[in-house]
Amino acid sequence: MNQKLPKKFYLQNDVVSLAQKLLGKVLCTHILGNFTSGIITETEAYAGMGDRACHAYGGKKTNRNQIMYENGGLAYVYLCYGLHHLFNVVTNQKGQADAILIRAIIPLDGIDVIKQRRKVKTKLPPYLSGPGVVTSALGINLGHYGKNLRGNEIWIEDRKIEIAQENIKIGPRIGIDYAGADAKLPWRFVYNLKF
DNA sequence: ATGTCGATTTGCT
DNA sequence: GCAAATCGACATA
Repeated sequence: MNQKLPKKFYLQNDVVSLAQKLLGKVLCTHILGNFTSGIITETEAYAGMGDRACHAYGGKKTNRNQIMYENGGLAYVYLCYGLHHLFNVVTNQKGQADAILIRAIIPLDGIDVIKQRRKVKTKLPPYLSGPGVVTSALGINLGHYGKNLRGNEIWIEDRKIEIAQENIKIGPRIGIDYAGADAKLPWRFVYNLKF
């Protein structure tokens, strides 16, 4: 059961198809004694230095994004708009700055903890949408920057959840109008949920 | 050294 | 429907 994704998975070089493969995988965190997890339902691919929407576009390297240049399988957490933590999965080999942004999940384990973190009084929404929401629900923060995704604080499991091709919606990425033509690339993958 | 803007969410008018 | 919140990266001087 509960199989962590192998290192090999993260080292693949096709970040776009990897982003699609992450749909249906389970993102888990074990933080301060609280275990929470959720099925990944929305991802966006950021294709390193060749992608204008990527932080590493043109080979840019800063303290913030340097982790993207490392080997795949690490967590790239960063602060956006000064208040939201966005969680990314670093992929590809060292020297390549590819990453996948996790935008939405369906809560699985630790619902009570998630409710508390999200300050929900009664019922939790069936799924959590929005990159900042995902991190707050799972308790991800800047302390997870650069963490190995096969460690015991944060990792991704393959629970063999089947995703039908026809339930995957593909479209342009969000909030990156500044990226010009690259903003139109169909690199956003949404698992169309219908329960 | 200072100013603008961003891979956004939330709450109020 | 719109504006506030708020920090790091990057451009300008």
